[in-house]
Amino acid sequence: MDSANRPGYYVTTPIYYVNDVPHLGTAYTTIAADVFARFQRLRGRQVHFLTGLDEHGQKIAEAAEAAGLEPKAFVDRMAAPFREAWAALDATPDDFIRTTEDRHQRVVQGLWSRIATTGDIYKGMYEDWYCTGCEAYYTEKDLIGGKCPVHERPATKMRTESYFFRLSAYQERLLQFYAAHPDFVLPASRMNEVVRFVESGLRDLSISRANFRWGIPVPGDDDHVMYVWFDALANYVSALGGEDAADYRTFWPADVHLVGKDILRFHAVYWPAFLIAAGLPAPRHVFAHGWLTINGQKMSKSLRNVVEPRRLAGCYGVDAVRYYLMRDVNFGLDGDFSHAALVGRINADLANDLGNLLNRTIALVEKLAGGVVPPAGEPGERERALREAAERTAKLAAEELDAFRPHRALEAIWALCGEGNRFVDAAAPWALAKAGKTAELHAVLYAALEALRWIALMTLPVMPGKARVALSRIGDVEPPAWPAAWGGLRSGVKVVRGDPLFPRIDADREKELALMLGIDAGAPETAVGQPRAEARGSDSGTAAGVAGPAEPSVAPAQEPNRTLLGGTAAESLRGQGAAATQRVEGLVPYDHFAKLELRIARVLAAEKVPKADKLIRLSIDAGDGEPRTIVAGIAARYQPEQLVGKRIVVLANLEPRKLRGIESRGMLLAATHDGKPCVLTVEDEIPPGTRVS
RNA sequence: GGCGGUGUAGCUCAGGUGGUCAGAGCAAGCGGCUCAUAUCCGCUGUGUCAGGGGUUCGAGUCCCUUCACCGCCA
Repeated sequence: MDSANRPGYYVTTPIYYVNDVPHLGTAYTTIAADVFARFQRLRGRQVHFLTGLDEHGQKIAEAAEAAGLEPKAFVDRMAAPFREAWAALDATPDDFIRTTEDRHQRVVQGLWSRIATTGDIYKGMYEDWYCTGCEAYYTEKDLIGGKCPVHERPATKMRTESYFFRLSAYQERLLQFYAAHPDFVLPASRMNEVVRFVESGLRDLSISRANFRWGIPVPGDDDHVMYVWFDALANYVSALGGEDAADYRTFWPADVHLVGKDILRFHAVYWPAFLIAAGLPAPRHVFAHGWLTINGQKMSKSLRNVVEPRRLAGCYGVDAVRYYLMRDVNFGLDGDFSHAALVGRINADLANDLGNLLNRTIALVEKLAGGVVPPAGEPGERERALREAAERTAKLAAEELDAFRPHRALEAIWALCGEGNRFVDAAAPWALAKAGKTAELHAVLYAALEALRWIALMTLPVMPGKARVALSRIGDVEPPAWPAAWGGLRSGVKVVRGDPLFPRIDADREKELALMLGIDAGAPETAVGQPRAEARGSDSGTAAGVAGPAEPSVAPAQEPNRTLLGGTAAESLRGQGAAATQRVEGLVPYDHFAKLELRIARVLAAEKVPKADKLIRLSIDAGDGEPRTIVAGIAARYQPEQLVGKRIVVLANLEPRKLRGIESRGMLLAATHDGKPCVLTVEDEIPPGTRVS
């Protein structure tokens, strides 16, 4: 899109809401940003890739209180899983900004003050219906019977003092800006939506709150803290150190803010308006990518189909997951995630096309050329054609990546894999060897290896791990760069065959993985009388339990006679348990065991339950997409602080139960010794949510 | 209700300004090769290009209209 006519390249993800855990959606954005960052680095640009966390707001203050922690301690704790997740996905941010950091607050206050001097921030009265669950105001007609449409709890009429940003005064300037930068919002269809929204008129924006304290104080008015969007959006500038910092001069304006389509308006309307008001340049692009559905269903906590990214990477490999997300989804449109599609991509693209090309080529070099990169020799017609294909591909793939179309870039690169395979077939090096045509044989093998080198370099942004392995296998020892000159591979270097780069996933392995991931992909034909509906029932039962603390589940309120676990699942579990004991005393069939959802969980917070000797209340990350609360009778052996950070094993689909008035959603595993329970822990950094079997 | 988008082979999708545009990949079938991860290569599609109408010598490709789904706004 933009010509690379400056050394700096600045790409951002949104700052994610800290009162959440990393899920496939945020992982997707982060991986995409990482791909662009790595690509630009490969081309020699100085890259600044920023991600971070949004840590202010009433909801977070409340969650902290519920966990018995100071807000800052709470967000510190909640921040860790994000860093871990991005590291596990091989994302390489250059900076990780948190809105509670001093460096952020200082710059944001400066930005506020600067805008205030223009007169476009003023104090006024804000009156509307407020829902604490949403941290948002609703107009009269938004409400359903006086209740918040999302949480269905009563909203309260609030009339409060608030600072406003005079957004209404920026309509014309924004429209001019859009007209001058028609590719500001990408994809183009989103630009139209934004323009139309602005054309329809803008209301002034409330940018402060006086009803809670957990935020950045408004300069000169300690009664107010800044409201979320002013605080959050400014991170893109604050992370650079503000307008006077060297990083700001190198990297601002940002090349692209990657955002989910749900927050496009804030980035495409409010943010440039703030920047115009402050006299700062607006970012070059805001790219709105689509949503990922899961097996065609909306991703949602309550559906319990949240995919834990680290677990996924653990099962299939980080590089495969990154490749799949970047290749299978048209970046900018909605996409669907499914294990079947992922396995399809792994087998067809990674194992068959690329992995096998690498494997067969190296095997040929070992057999026919003494296991070292042969001399390039005199390239023939075929070698020249392959070289041209590689050069064409590198040019095209770079264009596509510049234009935020990773799926197209990968498509082009895989077309080159096809060329490589056809080249080997047509050149038939084994026949050349038999005929004693050594020079020709060497030219062929060299060209095949060199093509592989180009492919590996081009896939480096998407599959950093495997691409690096591929490069070392073919004996490439140069520092990696986007390929430009054919013939970079040095002759005489040893090649290494190694295990297949991407093993095929056969039907058995697919079932195994499905089991590990707790999904019902690949119908298990051996499941005797195990209707899959039951598995689902227990899934959704878990969901009701999980959704509880933050979002009061709808089901229990509407159907008080049902247990939280969900009637059918709970009943069937009990029923089958009884049947089993009748059948074979003391023994259970495997599938009963399989129903127990044992998972690794990480303790986020722990506190003693008041007026109970043995009980400790734990807030854990069990891979649900949000923390869950469990209560355990383990105080005889542990102080709460000892438990924080530990990786434990929990029975995740146990019927919820109230202990001392606290609902425990699950149970941890412990062995009682000397009358004191000892909690089962896991030493390795197994991601929370991983199934134990 | 207003605006916009999408609807093309079993599946996922390409198809500026109308005339090799009826395609690719996957899946399936057949054949070949044997260096390779049951891999690779080649061949195989009678698809109403959502339905209807229109403009044109000629329309997935432009216009109108109906239907389905989706997005933004109200």
